[in-house]
Amino acid sequence: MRELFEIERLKIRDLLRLYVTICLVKTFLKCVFSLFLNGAEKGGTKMKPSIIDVAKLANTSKSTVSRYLNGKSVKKKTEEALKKAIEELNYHPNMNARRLVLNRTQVIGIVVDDISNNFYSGILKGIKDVSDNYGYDCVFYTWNKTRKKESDFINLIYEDQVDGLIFLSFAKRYQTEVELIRDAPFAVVMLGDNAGVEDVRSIDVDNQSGVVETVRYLYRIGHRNIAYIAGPEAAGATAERTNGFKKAFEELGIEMNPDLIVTSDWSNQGGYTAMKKLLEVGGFSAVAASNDESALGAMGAAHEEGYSIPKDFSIVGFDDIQISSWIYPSLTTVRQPFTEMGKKAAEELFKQINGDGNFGAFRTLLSPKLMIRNSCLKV
Amino acid sequence: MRELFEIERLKIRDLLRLYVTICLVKTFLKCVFSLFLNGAEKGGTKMKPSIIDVAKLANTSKSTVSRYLNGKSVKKKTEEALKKAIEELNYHPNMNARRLVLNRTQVIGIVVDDISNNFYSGILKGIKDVSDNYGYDCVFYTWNKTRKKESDFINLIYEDQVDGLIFLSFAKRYQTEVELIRDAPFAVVMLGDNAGVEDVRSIDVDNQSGVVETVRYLYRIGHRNIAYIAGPEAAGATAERTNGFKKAFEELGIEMNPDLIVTSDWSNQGGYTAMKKLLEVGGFSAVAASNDESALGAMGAAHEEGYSIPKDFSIVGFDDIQISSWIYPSLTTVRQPFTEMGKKAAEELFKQINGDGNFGAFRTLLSPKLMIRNSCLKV
DNA sequence: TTATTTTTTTGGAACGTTCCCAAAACAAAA
DNA sequence: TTTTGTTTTGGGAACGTTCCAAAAAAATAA
Repeated sequence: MRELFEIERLKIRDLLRLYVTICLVKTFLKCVFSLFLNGAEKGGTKMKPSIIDVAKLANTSKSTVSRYLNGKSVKKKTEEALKKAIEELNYHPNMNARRLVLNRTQVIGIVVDDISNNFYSGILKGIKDVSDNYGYDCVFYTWNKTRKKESDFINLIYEDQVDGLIFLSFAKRYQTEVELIRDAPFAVVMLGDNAGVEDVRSIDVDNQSGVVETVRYLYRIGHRNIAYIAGPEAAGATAERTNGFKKAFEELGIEMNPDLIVTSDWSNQGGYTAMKKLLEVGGFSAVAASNDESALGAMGAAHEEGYSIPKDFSIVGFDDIQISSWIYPSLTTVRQPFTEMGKKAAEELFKQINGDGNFGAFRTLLSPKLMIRNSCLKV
Repeated sequence: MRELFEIERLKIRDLLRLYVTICLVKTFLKCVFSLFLNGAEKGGTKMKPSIIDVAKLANTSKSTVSRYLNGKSVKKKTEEALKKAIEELNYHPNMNARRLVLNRTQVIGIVVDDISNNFYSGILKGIKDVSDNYGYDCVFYTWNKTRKKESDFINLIYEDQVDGLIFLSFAKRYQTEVELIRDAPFAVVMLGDNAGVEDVRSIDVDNQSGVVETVRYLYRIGHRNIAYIAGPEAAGATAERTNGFKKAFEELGIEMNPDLIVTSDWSNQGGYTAMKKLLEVGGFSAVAASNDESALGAMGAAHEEGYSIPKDFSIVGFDDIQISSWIYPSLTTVRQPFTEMGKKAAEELFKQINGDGNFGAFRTLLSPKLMIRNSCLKV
């Protein structure tokens, strides 16, 4: 045992020599080991095959495989060998490598505030139709712990995860958010509210004309005392819709009773509360709600108070969400042209993606349409 | 001019010499040009900065930048320089390069049949909660022109676009699809229907016990003649729910009238038609619908025929979609534990992602809960 | 001070594609 | 046959990261 401890008396030179020896042995072992490992991995089933594996199996080069995969012409014989090799290896190209070198993802992102919002079905159909045509995938993102505001999603572009973004929101938007998004030097389109920011790249429904039509309709079937359930003050659409309400009254030359305008928050509960308030005030025969959800809430409140819709009150909504036609009585409401809006947004986005990098501002308003159902009665 | 045409008489050797000269000139020009271009691009604003640009500006190496970005320790001084450089260049890491080398995306994909399905809100909340904890992004995919079946999305894994997939569907599923997904050698969880395929990696609500509870409740409040609106035959949940209906009758020892069981398709229109049929048959005081949408349709039909709910008929649904509590009368229904289902699914998925590659089968059923509202009356 | 240990930094290889360009193969014409 | 023109192929650089081993710097002990 004694001799072992002699190491303490070694000179630096000896240590150095030892070190070099150890290094050599280590390198050697690693070499052998990695060779062995490599063989095992290639032989095993875990490794995903790369384009080079395909090339080897088909007895050609990676360039040729790449060309074949991208639809360029290769000789018949090569093509067959490649087909077989790809099949055999169950090869799938690695999108990350592809995107890295192309500097393009062929993906657009759609940012939604609540994925199961009732509006989205139609909008997404519109977007998908267009992006299908351009050969783009579209994926959806929502808020989470790290992405809490709309502008947080801009990073998806900076990080090369998507080529462009469509921001979808029909709840209230914040001005600073909208400005940040507007100024992003990348392909971006907003759908819905503009939070009062002008010249943002956005699409929306013509809120004002929708409400104007509602009031005109109610007037036409005899209503003169019309209550209005407004949306949350922070939402840009609220001002537009309320303006429509006022404008229609002016246009028709009838008096507006300010007590019959109550502010709400677009929720079912909010509509319910608003209607209760209105019933206390009284003196109206029709209610125009600024969205369907609150219209439903209002109907609930009326029912609860023993009134019957449309016998006692006519009610009109805004949006035309799916259930509006399911309930009893079915809700007369202003339909937003969702599919068209989605299409328009996607087309604008692709214009930016494929364009010259000139991200000019615009705000396009599409026309809504009044859907007449059974929640209103002639007086 | 004549001399120009003398070229025709040149020898091969001369041509060769010319060729070499041209090549040389070309190479030279390219060299100069690319140098110029490079400078211009770096100087311009278009180029996204890379980790190397940051390193240069901060007077350090790319490795150090990488280490800093990944939260490893760097010296105070270096850190400050890096912070400044990153800020100044507005640097964002390229995710594709990162994913390429890590062979991991830190993203899970959620495949939904209709993004705005009423169920999804709660489920997605559950999934998001869990994936947030694991530091994963979650993105949503839907059908499109190139991805038409659920199994088409498996490529997202092969192509390294996501680390795992959750398939969400409450419409009918196809057996072959389910089998393909089940056998995928990657992290996959299905939520909802299993199309009768056993031992698939899936989560669902306990459909049978939900309907059993419904019938028990109706029995408890005095109903003996209960009609049933069944779902589409192809859906696995249909059989389970219908079994529940039958089982409850056996258990309670009351007679079941087969004429009071009608098949529908879970749609609003389907529920409407089913109810009309039932009203023709008659002889029941309550209706158990196998989902909320058709329950609403049934209510519409009853209303249309001049009946009042719940005075004339008690109606119960299944799912507890949002609107069920909005309408009048509010719908008594079986609530699916959506958030819990989402959580469970995500947890299983991460177990697979972080696990040992052992993709064992399971089918977990979570318990539903009867939500008693106003669409039923004691008799 | 010098020797040793610990912390921090660095250059280069790797990841799996695409693209460029020279080389090769083939086809057609002389 | 040789020459010319066309199609197809293959080698190597590039894309922007991470990771590793080795080097350098800093901190500590002697």
